[in-house]
Amino acid sequence: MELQKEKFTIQEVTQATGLSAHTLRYYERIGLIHPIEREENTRRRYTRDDIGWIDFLLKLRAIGMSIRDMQRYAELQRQGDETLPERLEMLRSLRDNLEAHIGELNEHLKLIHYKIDVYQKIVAENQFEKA
Amino acid sequence: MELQKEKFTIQEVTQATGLSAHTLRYYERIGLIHPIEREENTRRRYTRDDIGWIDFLLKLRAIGMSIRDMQRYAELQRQGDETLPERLEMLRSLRDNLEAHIGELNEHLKLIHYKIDVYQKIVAENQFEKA
DNA sequence: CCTTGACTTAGAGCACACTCTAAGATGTAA
DNA sequence: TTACATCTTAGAGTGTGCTCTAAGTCAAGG
Repeated sequence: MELQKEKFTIQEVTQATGLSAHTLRYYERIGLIHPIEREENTRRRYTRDDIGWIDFLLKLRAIGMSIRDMQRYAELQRQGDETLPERLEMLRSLRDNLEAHIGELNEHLKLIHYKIDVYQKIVAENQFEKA
Repeated sequence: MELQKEKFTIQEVTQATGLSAHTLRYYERIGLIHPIEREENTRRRYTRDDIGWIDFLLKLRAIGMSIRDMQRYAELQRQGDETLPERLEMLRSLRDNLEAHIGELNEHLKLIHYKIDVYQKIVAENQFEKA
């Protein structure tokens, strides 16, 4: 039953999330992360849930959500279950944008594949002529 | 045989590419676009090829290539065929990064789908209880 | 006890990719 | 010819998302 250590220092959270301590404090300051619980000595102690939330933020960031929209989402989350419909709406529009974006990237990927083929042939021919 | 007008003003290129005139001049200044041919009156006249190149730049930008890397690519392009192997190398690494990136986005998309499902059920249940 | 190092805050600074301004030249329509 | 739009340049300014600094507090190890 190893459930003792359920609180984490800012340093441990940098390890877990890849964010710098500066960035973690910045995210808290601008409301992306709720005010983290402090030890009596004023230092932050993160919970597992906090880390889970930060991981989710990182996913939102990776799919291109702006800080502004993440602030909005975080605010709704803090307001509780009555904001579920609005969050659902945000997630749906996020999904639609993301699907469109992935579609566009796949189109561009095809072009890159095509250009690689063409260049590869030219380079191969030059090799051949030299031989 | 309507092949007369093969040159385009900066305004026409803004229409064709979606870039502003400011941005077109900026791209030329920093070497993303080679120096565009001028009319005797000093004004730029773009060719169809120029527009094709700009479209390609926009695709590189859309898949997340930095200005710095695009400058490098443009420089190689201007140096001619002997830089083909290096450009090929850039395209290959671009392809690998892009495929990895699309993979990651698809993972995140799954999570969004999952969250939408969960939220949808909760919202539906609340509807039901009200009724 | 003292040094070292991690923590705190508010706010300044930075990299990126534009985006706009100022001041002046030139082209086009009435 | 006058008025107005559009072009030119060099360089300043902007928004985003961090990233770092300064000045100070606190706590543990030697």
